[in-house]
Amino acid sequence: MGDAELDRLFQAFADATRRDIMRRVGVGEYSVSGLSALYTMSFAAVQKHVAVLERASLVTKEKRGREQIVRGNHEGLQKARRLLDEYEAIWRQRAGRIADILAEE
Amino acid sequence: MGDAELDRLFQAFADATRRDIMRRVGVGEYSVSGLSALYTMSFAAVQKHVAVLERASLVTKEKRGREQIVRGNHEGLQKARRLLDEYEAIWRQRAGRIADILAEE
DNA sequence: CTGATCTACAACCATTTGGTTGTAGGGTAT
DNA sequence: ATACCCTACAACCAAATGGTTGTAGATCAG
Repeated sequence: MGDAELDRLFQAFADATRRDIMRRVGVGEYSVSGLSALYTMSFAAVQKHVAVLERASLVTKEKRGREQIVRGNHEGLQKARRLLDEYEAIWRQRAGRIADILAEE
Repeated sequence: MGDAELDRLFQAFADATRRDIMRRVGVGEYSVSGLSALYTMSFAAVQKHVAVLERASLVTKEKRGREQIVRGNHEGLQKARRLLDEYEAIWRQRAGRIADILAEE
């Protein structure tokens, strides 16, 4: 996975409104204006947040009549999780090495 | 975990240089200038990246002589991972409900 | 057809971000 | 003592971010 892709992924998570949107679309079905109704900010602001999530491949939009339905995208989530798992693995390896060193004494 | 805390956490991951630093300090021991030597950018720029990681509690600094040793902080990582796990759980719940609905037919 | 609703997008604004250079202070070594 | 590293921090700059308002195109209801 490219750097730019990961930048977009984590950048997308770095905002409370967007994290909330991710929770919502994980549970139910929301149009952009349906989401917009949940927050005090303008419709356009919510639209931009959805666009950020979309560019990060965390969400897809599907046109239904005049509405645009926002759906969570599992793959995006998994990519982010996999990266953090990788860091965890590095950490555990190191912890293992330290344990080995201590054991040698 | 507060919104601001999560903002800082994911924001910290949203930069390739900082992700690289996280990998490095997971494996070995680096001073700020030791890290700085790895990148083409200025020392001050690397210093700022480390500061961002520090504010996100992903890294700690420890003074040793005139150097400042940068160490990865396991807790920060785990917090980020836990949040993504939460989203995963929401997603799986929903996938389960969909499966249930399909099974009912 | 008309009016209301949903969306897209542009233009604008303030703040933050990622980078630079420069200055200054604390630690080390000769 | 003095010269050399390592770090901290300020000031500055360009670009991105998160928000706004306004305009315009589809689509639906009456």
